[in-house]
Amino acid sequence: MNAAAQAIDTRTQILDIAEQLARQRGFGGFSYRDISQPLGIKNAAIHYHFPTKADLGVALLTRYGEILSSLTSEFMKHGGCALDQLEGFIAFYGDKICSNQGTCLIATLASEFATVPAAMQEAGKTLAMDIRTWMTKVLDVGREQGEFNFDGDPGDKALLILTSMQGASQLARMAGPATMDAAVRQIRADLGIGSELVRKWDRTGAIA
Amino acid sequence: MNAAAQAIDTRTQILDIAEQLARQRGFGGFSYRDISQPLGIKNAAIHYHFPTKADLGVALLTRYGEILSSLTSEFMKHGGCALDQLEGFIAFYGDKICSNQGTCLIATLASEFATVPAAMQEAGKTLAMDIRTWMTKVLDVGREQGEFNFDGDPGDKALLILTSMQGASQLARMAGPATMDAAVRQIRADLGIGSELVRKWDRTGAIA
DNA sequence: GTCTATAACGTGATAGAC
DNA sequence: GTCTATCACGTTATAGAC
Repeated sequence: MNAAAQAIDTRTQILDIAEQLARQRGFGGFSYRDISQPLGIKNAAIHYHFPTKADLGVALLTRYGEILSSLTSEFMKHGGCALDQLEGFIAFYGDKICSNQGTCLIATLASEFATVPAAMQEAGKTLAMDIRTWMTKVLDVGREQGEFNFDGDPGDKALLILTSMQGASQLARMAGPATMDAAVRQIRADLGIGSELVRKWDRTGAIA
Repeated sequence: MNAAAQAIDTRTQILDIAEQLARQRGFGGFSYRDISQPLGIKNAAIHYHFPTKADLGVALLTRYGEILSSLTSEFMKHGGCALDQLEGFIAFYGDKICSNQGTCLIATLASEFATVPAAMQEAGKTLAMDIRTWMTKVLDVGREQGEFNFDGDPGDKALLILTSMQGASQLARMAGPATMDAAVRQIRADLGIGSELVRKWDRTGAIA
Protein backbone atom coordinates (compact mmCIF):
# COMPACT_ATOMS: atom_id res chain seq x y z
CA MET A 1 0.00 0.00 0.00
CA ASN A 2 2.23 2.81 -1.24
CA ALA A 3 1.25 6.47 -1.52
CA ALA A 4 0.02 6.25 -5.12
CA ALA A 5 -2.25 3.28 -4.42
CA GLN A 6 -3.72 5.02 -1.41
CA ALA A 7 -4.41 8.09 -3.52
CA ILE A 8 -6.36 6.15 -6.11
CA ASP A 9 -8.27 4.39 -3.40
CA THR A 10 -9.42 7.60 -1.78
CA ARG A 11 -10.56 8.94 -5.12
CA THR A 12 -12.61 5.83 -5.72
CA GLN A 13 -14.09 5.96 -2.24
CA ILE A 14 -15.12 9.56 -2.82
CA LEU A 15 -16.81 8.59 -6.08
CA ASP A 16 -18.55 5.64 -4.46
CA ILE A 17 -20.06 7.70 -1.66
CA ALA A 18 -20.90 10.59 -3.96
CA GLU A 19 -22.70 8.26 -6.35
CA GLN A 20 -24.79 6.74 -3.62
CA LEU A 21 -25.69 10.18 -2.28
CA ALA A 22 -26.49 11.51 -5.75
CA ARG A 23 -28.78 8.58 -6.42
CA GLN A 24 -30.64 8.91 -3.16
CA ARG A 25 -30.72 12.69 -2.69
CA GLY A 26 -29.77 14.17 -6.05
CA PHE A 27 -26.66 16.04 -7.10
CA GLY A 28 -27.76 19.19 -5.29
CA GLY A 29 -28.87 17.20 -2.28
CA PHE A 30 -25.48 16.43 -0.78
CA SER A 31 -22.44 18.45 0.24
CA TYR A 32 -18.71 17.83 0.51
CA ARG A 33 -19.27 17.36 4.20
CA ASP A 34 -21.54 14.38 3.51
CA ILE A 35 -18.61 12.74 1.74
CA SER A 36 -15.71 13.77 3.94
CA GLN A 37 -17.33 12.87 7.23
CA PRO A 38 -17.92 9.13 6.65
CA LEU A 39 -14.45 8.87 5.09
CA GLY A 40 -12.86 10.52 8.12
CA ILE A 41 -11.14 13.18 6.03
CA LYS A 42 -11.62 16.93 5.58
CA ASN A 43 -13.41 18.83 2.83
CA ALA A 44 -10.13 20.20 1.50
CA ALA A 45 -8.93 16.68 0.74
CA ILE A 46 -11.90 16.17 -1.57
CA HIS A 47 -11.16 19.43 -3.32
CA TYR A 48 -7.69 18.07 -4.00
CA HIS A 49 -9.17 15.15 -5.96
CA PHE A 50 -12.07 17.11 -7.44
CA PRO A 51 -11.38 20.87 -7.46
CA THR A 52 -15.02 21.81 -8.03
CA LYS A 53 -18.29 20.01 -7.53
CA ALA A 54 -18.79 20.09 -11.28
CA ASP A 55 -15.59 18.07 -11.67
CA LEU A 56 -16.94 15.52 -9.24
CA GLY A 57 -20.23 15.35 -11.11
CA VAL A 58 -18.60 14.84 -14.49
CA ALA A 59 -16.34 12.13 -13.06
CA LEU A 60 -19.44 10.42 -11.68
CA LEU A 61 -21.14 10.44 -15.06
CA THR A 62 -18.00 9.37 -16.90
CA ARG A 63 -17.54 6.37 -14.67
CA TYR A 64 -21.21 5.51 -14.96
CA GLY A 65 -20.93 5.66 -18.74
CA GLU A 66 -18.04 3.22 -18.71
CA ILE A 67 -20.01 0.75 -16.61
CA LEU A 68 -23.00 0.96 -18.91
CA SER A 69 -20.77 0.63 -21.93
CA SER A 70 -19.22 -2.54 -20.59
CA LEU A 71 -22.69 -4.02 -20.21
CA THR A 72 -23.91 -3.09 -23.68
CA SER A 73 -20.92 -2.97 -26.05
CA GLU A 74 -20.90 -6.70 -26.77
CA PHE A 75 -24.53 -6.66 -27.89
CA MET A 76 -24.03 -3.44 -29.88
CA LYS A 77 -21.21 -5.08 -31.82
CA HIS A 78 -22.34 -8.64 -32.34
CA GLY A 79 -25.96 -8.86 -31.28
CA GLY A 80 -27.23 -11.75 -29.17
CA CYS A 81 -30.22 -12.62 -27.02
CA ALA A 82 -32.30 -9.47 -26.70
CA LEU A 83 -34.35 -10.81 -23.82
CA ASP A 84 -31.19 -11.31 -21.78
CA GLN A 85 -30.22 -7.70 -22.43
CA LEU A 86 -33.61 -6.44 -21.32
CA GLU A 87 -33.72 -8.61 -18.23
CA GLY A 88 -30.18 -7.59 -17.35
CA PHE A 89 -31.22 -3.98 -17.50
CA ILE A 90 -34.26 -4.63 -15.36
CA ALA A 91 -32.13 -6.43 -12.81
CA PHE A 92 -29.67 -3.53 -12.87
CA TYR A 93 -32.46 -1.15 -12.01
CA GLY A 94 -34.31 -3.34 -9.58
CA ASP A 95 -31.45 -4.73 -7.57
CA LYS A 96 -28.70 -2.20 -7.55
CA ILE A 97 -30.47 1.07 -8.14
CA CYS A 98 -33.99 0.97 -6.86
CA SER A 99 -33.02 -0.72 -3.62
CA ASN A 100 -32.71 1.88 -0.89
CA GLN A 101 -34.58 4.54 -2.81
CA GLY A 102 -31.97 5.33 -5.43
CA THR A 103 -32.31 6.02 -9.11
CA CYS A 104 -30.20 5.72 -12.21
CA LEU A 105 -27.74 8.63 -12.45
CA ILE A 106 -29.27 9.66 -15.76
CA ALA A 107 -32.67 9.91 -14.13
CA THR A 108 -31.17 11.96 -11.33
CA LEU A 109 -29.50 14.28 -13.80
CA ALA A 110 -32.62 14.64 -15.93
CA SER A 111 -34.68 15.74 -12.95
CA GLU A 112 -32.09 18.33 -11.91
CA PHE A 113 -30.97 19.32 -15.38
CA ALA A 114 -31.72 23.04 -15.08
CA THR A 115 -29.73 23.49 -11.88
CA VAL A 116 -26.61 21.54 -12.79
CA PRO A 117 -23.28 22.79 -14.24
CA ALA A 118 -23.02 22.91 -18.03
CA ALA A 119 -20.25 20.33 -18.12
CA MET A 120 -22.54 17.81 -16.43
CA GLN A 121 -25.37 18.64 -18.80
CA GLU A 122 -23.18 17.77 -21.77
CA ALA A 123 -21.91 14.54 -20.23
CA GLY A 124 -25.46 13.53 -19.39
CA LYS A 125 -26.85 14.18 -22.84
CA THR A 126 -24.38 11.80 -24.44
CA LEU A 127 -25.11 9.13 -21.87
CA ALA A 128 -28.86 9.40 -22.34
CA MET A 129 -28.49 9.18 -26.11
CA ASP A 130 -26.25 6.12 -25.89
CA ILE A 131 -28.54 4.17 -23.63
CA ARG A 132 -31.55 4.90 -25.80
CA THR A 133 -29.62 3.79 -28.90
CA TRP A 134 -28.78 0.55 -27.15
CA MET A 135 -32.32 -0.11 -25.97
CA THR A 136 -33.65 0.65 -29.44
CA LYS A 137 -31.40 -1.99 -30.92
CA VAL A 138 -32.37 -4.50 -28.24
CA LEU A 139 -36.04 -4.03 -29.09
CA ASP A 140 -35.54 -3.96 -32.84
CA VAL A 141 -33.41 -7.10 -32.89
CA GLY A 142 -35.58 -8.76 -30.27
CA ARG A 143 -38.73 -8.25 -32.28
CA GLU A 144 -37.03 -9.52 -35.41
CA GLN A 145 -35.79 -12.59 -33.56
CA GLY A 146 -39.24 -13.30 -32.21
CA GLU A 147 -38.44 -12.55 -28.59
CA PHE A 148 -40.71 -9.52 -28.26
CA ASN A 149 -44.06 -8.54 -29.67
CA PHE A 150 -45.10 -4.92 -29.85
CA ASP A 151 -46.49 -2.28 -32.20
CA GLY A 152 -44.81 0.96 -33.12
CA ASP A 153 -41.30 2.24 -33.64
CA PRO A 154 -38.50 0.58 -31.63
CA GLY A 155 -37.06 4.01 -30.82
CA ASP A 156 -40.37 5.12 -29.34
CA LYS A 157 -40.73 1.87 -27.46
CA ALA A 158 -37.20 2.19 -26.09
CA LEU A 159 -38.00 5.64 -24.80
CA LEU A 160 -41.20 4.43 -23.18
CA ILE A 161 -39.44 1.63 -21.34
CA LEU A 162 -36.53 3.78 -20.20
CA THR A 163 -38.69 6.66 -19.03
CA SER A 164 -41.11 4.41 -17.18
CA MET A 165 -38.25 2.70 -15.36
CA GLN A 166 -36.89 6.11 -14.52
CA GLY A 167 -40.23 7.43 -13.32
CA ALA A 168 -41.02 4.26 -11.40
CA SER A 169 -37.72 4.31 -9.54
CA GLN A 170 -38.52 7.85 -8.39
CA LEU A 171 -42.13 7.13 -7.53
CA ALA A 172 -41.00 4.08 -5.57
CA ARG A 173 -39.65 6.51 -2.97
CA MET A 174 -43.18 7.71 -2.34
CA ALA A 175 -45.20 4.58 -2.96
CA GLY A 176 -42.81 1.81 -1.97
CA PRO A 177 -40.78 -0.83 -3.83
CA ALA A 178 -43.88 -2.56 -5.19
CA THR A 179 -44.02 0.36 -7.61
CA MET A 180 -41.02 -0.97 -9.51
CA ASP A 181 -42.49 -4.47 -9.63
CA ALA A 182 -45.73 -3.18 -11.11
CA ALA A 183 -43.93 -1.17 -13.79
CA VAL A 184 -41.73 -4.08 -14.78
CA ARG A 185 -44.72 -6.43 -14.87
CA GLN A 186 -46.49 -4.16 -17.34
CA ILE A 187 -43.37 -3.59 -19.44
CA ARG A 188 -43.16 -7.33 -19.90
CA ALA A 189 -46.88 -7.58 -20.60
CA ASP A 190 -46.64 -4.88 -23.25
CA LEU A 191 -43.78 -6.79 -24.90
CA GLY A 192 -45.85 -9.94 -24.95
CA ILE A 193 -43.39 -11.72 -22.69
CA GLY A 194 -45.12 -14.60 -21.01
CA SER A 195 -48.43 -13.88 -22.67
CA GLU A 196 -50.59 -16.24 -24.68
CA LEU A 197 -49.98 -14.28 -27.87
CA VAL A 198 -46.23 -14.46 -27.72
CA ARG A 199 -46.01 -18.10 -26.79
CA LYS A 200 -48.03 -18.82 -29.88
CA TRP A 201 -45.82 -16.49 -31.85
CA ASP A 202 -42.71 -18.24 -30.56
CA ARG A 203 -43.98 -21.56 -31.78
CA THR A 204 -44.93 -20.46 -35.26
CA GLY A 205 -42.08 -18.03 -35.81
CA ALA A 206 -44.40 -15.32 -37.11
CA ILE A 207 -47.35 -13.32 -35.87
CA ALA A 208 -50.52 -15.31 -36.23
CA MET B 1 -59.19 46.72 -4.98
CA ASN B 2 -59.27 46.87 -1.18
CA ALA B 3 -56.61 45.61 1.20
CA ALA B 4 -58.06 42.11 1.55
CA ALA B 5 -58.33 41.57 -2.19
CA GLN B 6 -54.76 42.74 -2.66
CA ALA B 7 -53.62 40.32 0.01
CA ILE B 8 -55.22 37.36 -1.68
CA ASP B 9 -53.78 38.43 -4.98
CA THR B 10 -50.22 38.53 -3.69
CA ARG B 11 -50.60 35.12 -2.17
CA THR B 12 -51.78 33.73 -5.49
CA GLN B 13 -48.97 35.43 -7.35
CA ILE B 14 -46.45 33.91 -4.98
CA LEU B 15 -47.94 30.47 -5.56
CA ASP B 16 -47.95 30.97 -9.33
CA ILE B 17 -44.29 31.91 -9.50
CA ALA B 18 -43.27 29.27 -6.99
CA GLU B 19 -45.07 26.59 -8.96
CA GLN B 20 -43.38 27.55 -12.19
CA LEU B 21 -39.99 27.59 -10.49
CA ALA B 22 -40.62 24.27 -8.76
CA ARG B 23 -41.58 22.66 -12.03
CA GLN B 24 -38.56 23.93 -13.89
CA ARG B 25 -35.87 23.79 -11.21
CA GLY B 26 -37.28 21.65 -8.44
CA PHE B 27 -38.38 22.59 -4.94
CA GLY B 28 -34.81 22.91 -3.73
CA GLY B 29 -33.80 24.75 -6.88
CA PHE B 30 -35.30 28.13 -6.08
CA SER B 31 -35.15 30.58 -3.19
CA TYR B 32 -37.43 33.20 -1.72
CA ARG B 33 -35.40 35.77 -3.61
CA ASP B 34 -36.43 34.16 -6.92
CA ILE B 35 -40.03 34.84 -5.97
CA SER B 36 -39.76 38.23 -4.31
CA GLN B 37 -37.64 39.85 -6.99
CA PRO B 38 -40.00 39.49 -9.97
CA LEU B 39 -42.91 40.50 -7.75
CA GLY B 40 -41.07 43.62 -6.61
CA ILE B 41 -41.47 42.77 -2.94
CA LYS B 42 -39.09 41.66 -0.18
CA ASN B 43 -38.43 38.19 1.20
CA ALA B 44 -40.09 39.08 4.50
CA ALA B 45 -43.36 39.68 2.69
CA ILE B 46 -43.35 36.11 1.45
CA HIS B 47 -42.68 34.85 4.95
CA TYR B 48 -45.80 36.68 6.02
CA HIS B 49 -47.90 34.59 3.61
CA PHE B 50 -45.90 31.39 4.02
CA PRO B 51 -43.92 31.35 7.28
CA THR B 52 -41.63 28.51 6.20
CA LYS B 53 -40.70 27.03 2.86
CA ALA B 54 -42.45 23.83 3.88
CA ASP B 55 -45.68 25.82 4.23
CA LEU B 56 -45.21 27.13 0.73
CA GLY B 57 -44.56 23.65 -0.60
CA VAL B 58 -47.63 22.14 1.03
CA ALA B 59 -49.78 24.99 -0.27
CA LEU B 60 -48.42 24.30 -3.74
CA LEU B 61 -49.34 20.63 -3.53
CA THR B 62 -52.74 21.33 -2.01
CA ARG B 63 -53.67 23.70 -4.80
CA TYR B 64 -52.34 21.26 -7.38
CA GLY B 65 -54.48 18.52 -5.87
CA GLU B 66 -57.58 20.66 -6.14
CA ILE B 67 -56.93 21.33 -9.82
CA LEU B 68 -56.41 17.65 -10.53
CA SER B 69 -59.49 16.77 -8.56
CA SER B 70 -61.63 19.16 -10.60
CA LEU B 71 -60.45 17.44 -13.76
CA THR B 72 -61.08 13.92 -12.58
CA SER B 73 -63.95 13.96 -10.06
CA GLU B 74 -66.71 13.89 -12.67
CA PHE B 75 -65.31 10.72 -14.25
CA MET B 76 -64.64 9.13 -10.86
CA LYS B 77 -68.28 9.62 -9.90
CA HIS B 78 -70.22 8.95 -13.08
CA GLY B 79 -67.78 7.49 -15.61
CA GLY B 80 -67.75 8.67 -19.21
CA CYS B 81 -65.50 8.54 -22.23
CA ALA B 82 -62.19 7.07 -21.08
CA LEU B 83 -60.32 8.15 -24.20
CA ASP B 84 -61.23 11.77 -23.50
CA GLN B 85 -59.85 11.45 -20.00
CA LEU B 86 -56.59 10.01 -21.28
CA GLU B 87 -56.20 12.57 -24.02
CA GLY B 88 -57.02 15.35 -21.59
CA PHE B 89 -54.26 14.13 -19.33
CA ILE B 90 -51.82 13.94 -22.23
CA ALA B 91 -52.71 17.47 -23.28
CA PHE B 92 -52.27 18.63 -19.69
CA TYR B 93 -48.77 17.23 -19.68
CA GLY B 94 -47.77 18.17 -23.18
CA ASP B 95 -49.13 21.69 -23.36
CA LYS B 96 -49.05 23.15 -19.91
CA ILE B 97 -46.32 21.20 -18.18
CA CYS B 98 -43.74 19.98 -20.62
CA SER B 99 -43.56 23.28 -22.44
CA ASN B 100 -40.63 25.27 -21.11
CA GLN B 101 -39.00 22.28 -19.52
CA GLY B 102 -41.33 21.82 -16.61
CA THR B 103 -42.73 18.68 -15.04
CA CYS B 104 -45.78 17.67 -13.07
CA LEU B 105 -45.42 18.68 -9.42
CA ILE B 106 -45.75 15.06 -8.37
CA ALA B 107 -42.83 14.13 -10.60
CA THR B 108 -40.83 16.97 -9.12
CA LEU B 109 -41.64 15.85 -5.62
CA ALA B 110 -40.86 12.22 -6.34
CA SER B 111 -37.41 13.07 -7.62
CA GLU B 112 -36.62 15.19 -4.56
CA PHE B 113 -38.51 13.12 -2.04
CA ALA B 114 -35.59 12.43 0.30
CA THR B 115 -34.64 16.10 0.69
CA VAL B 116 -38.09 17.59 1.21
CA PRO B 117 -39.91 18.42 4.48
CA ALA B 118 -42.05 15.67 5.96
CA ALA B 119 -45.26 17.65 5.54
CA MET B 120 -44.66 17.83 1.81
CA GLN B 121 -43.90 14.12 1.67
CA GLU B 122 -47.26 13.32 3.19
CA ALA B 123 -49.16 15.69 0.90
CA GLY B 124 -47.39 14.23 -2.11
CA LYS B 125 -48.11 10.63 -1.22
CA THR B 126 -51.85 11.24 -1.16
CA LEU B 127 -51.73 13.07 -4.45
CA ALA B 128 -49.76 10.31 -6.17
CA MET B 129 -52.18 7.69 -4.89
CA ASP B 130 -55.21 9.63 -6.06
CA ILE B 131 -53.95 10.13 -9.56
CA ARG B 132 -53.04 6.49 -9.93
CA THR B 133 -56.48 5.46 -8.71
CA TRP B 134 -58.04 7.73 -11.30
CA MET B 135 -55.85 6.49 -14.15
CA THR B 136 -56.55 2.90 -13.15
CA LYS B 137 -60.28 3.51 -13.45
CA VAL B 138 -59.85 5.25 -16.79
CA LEU B 139 -58.02 2.23 -18.16
CA ASP B 140 -60.30 -0.33 -16.60
CA VAL B 141 -63.49 1.34 -17.81
CA GLY B 142 -61.91 2.19 -21.16
CA ARG B 143 -60.97 -1.40 -21.83
CA GLU B 144 -64.41 -2.57 -20.82
CA GLN B 145 -66.01 0.00 -23.09
CA GLY B 146 -63.82 -1.04 -26.01
CA GLU B 147 -61.80 2.15 -26.18
CA PHE B 148 -58.47 0.58 -25.23
CA ASN B 149 -56.80 -2.72 -25.89
CA PHE B 150 -54.04 -3.96 -23.61
CA ASP B 151 -52.91 -6.94 -21.59
CA GLY B 152 -52.29 -6.97 -17.86
CA ASP B 153 -53.68 -5.32 -14.77
CA PRO B 154 -55.17 -1.83 -15.16
CA GLY B 155 -53.34 -0.71 -12.02
CA ASP B 156 -50.00 -1.80 -13.47
CA LYS B 157 -50.82 -0.20 -16.78
CA ALA B 158 -51.80 3.04 -15.05
CA LEU B 159 -48.47 3.12 -13.27
CA LEU B 160 -46.59 2.49 -16.50
CA ILE B 161 -48.32 5.34 -18.28
CA LEU B 162 -47.93 7.79 -15.42
CA THR B 163 -44.29 6.98 -14.78
CA SER B 164 -43.36 7.14 -18.45
CA MET B 165 -45.01 10.55 -18.82
CA GLN B 166 -43.15 11.63 -15.71
CA GLY B 167 -39.82 10.30 -16.94
CA ALA B 168 -40.32 11.65 -20.44
CA SER B 169 -41.07 15.15 -19.20
CA GLN B 170 -37.78 15.09 -17.31
CA LEU B 171 -35.79 13.55 -20.13
CA ALA B 172 -37.24 16.14 -22.50
CA ARG B 173 -35.03 18.69 -20.76
CA MET B 174 -31.98 16.80 -21.99
CA ALA B 175 -33.20 15.42 -25.29
CA GLY B 176 -35.71 18.01 -26.44
CA PRO B 177 -39.52 18.19 -26.72
CA ALA B 178 -39.65 15.40 -29.31
CA THR B 179 -39.07 13.12 -26.33
CA MET B 180 -42.58 13.71 -25.08
CA ASP B 181 -44.06 13.12 -28.51
CA ALA B 182 -42.29 9.79 -28.83
CA ALA B 183 -43.47 8.63 -25.40
CA VAL B 184 -47.07 9.61 -26.11
CA ARG B 185 -46.96 7.93 -29.51
CA GLN B 186 -45.91 4.67 -27.92
CA ILE B 187 -48.41 4.94 -25.09
CA ARG B 188 -51.15 5.19 -27.68
CA ALA B 189 -49.66 2.33 -29.70
CA ASP B 190 -49.56 0.12 -26.59
CA LEU B 191 -53.22 0.90 -25.95
CA GLY B 192 -54.11 -0.05 -29.51
CA ILE B 193 -55.30 3.47 -30.24
CA GLY B 194 -55.17 4.14 -33.96
CA SER B 195 -53.73 0.75 -34.76
CA GLU B 196 -55.09 -1.82 -37.19
CA LEU B 197 -56.12 -4.14 -34.39
CA VAL B 198 -58.16 -1.59 -32.53
CA ARG B 199 -59.90 -0.14 -35.53
CA LYS B 200 -61.09 -3.61 -36.30
CA TRP B 201 -62.02 -4.07 -32.68
CA ASP B 202 -63.99 -0.83 -32.71
CA ARG B 203 -66.02 -1.99 -35.67
CA THR B 204 -66.88 -5.41 -34.33
CA GLY B 205 -67.30 -4.43 -30.70
CA ALA B 206 -65.16 -7.34 -29.51
CA ILE B 207 -61.60 -8.55 -29.86
CA ALA B 208 -61.26 -10.52 -33.06
C1' DG C 1 -49.12 43.72 4.57
C1' DT C 2 -44.85 45.26 3.62
C1' DC C 3 -40.70 47.17 5.01
C1' DT C 4 -35.49 47.39 7.07
C1' DA C 5 -32.15 45.12 9.48
C1' DT C 6 -30.05 41.31 11.14
C1' DA C 7 -29.26 36.82 12.77
C1' DA C 8 -27.60 32.01 12.27
C1' DC C 9 -26.26 28.72 9.39
C1' DG C 10 -24.32 25.74 5.61
C1' DT C 11 -22.08 25.84 1.38
C1' DG C 12 -18.22 25.63 -2.17
C1' DA C 13 -13.80 27.13 -2.49
C1' DT C 14 -8.79 28.79 -1.60
C1' DA C 15 -4.11 29.59 0.72
C1' DG C 16 -0.50 27.81 2.83
C1' DA C 17 1.67 24.67 6.49
C1' DC C 18 3.06 19.94 7.05
C1' DG D 1 -2.28 14.07 0.01
C1' DT D 2 -4.11 15.83 3.86
C1' DC D 3 -4.40 19.25 7.16
C1' DT D 4 -5.95 24.01 9.56
C1' DA D 5 -7.86 28.25 8.92
C1' DT D 6 -10.46 31.34 6.58
C1' DC D 7 -13.27 33.55 3.11
C1' DA D 8 -17.29 35.11 0.48
C1' DC D 9 -21.66 34.00 -0.46
C1' DG D 10 -26.59 32.65 -0.48
C1' DT D 11 -30.02 30.76 2.25
C1' DT D 12 -34.15 30.52 5.51
C1' DA D 13 -35.98 32.85 9.14
C1' DT D 14 -37.11 36.47 12.84
C1' DA D 15 -37.84 41.11 15.24
C1' DG D 16 -39.76 45.22 15.14
C1' DA D 17 -40.90 49.81 12.71
C1' DC D 18 -44.35 51.76 9.61
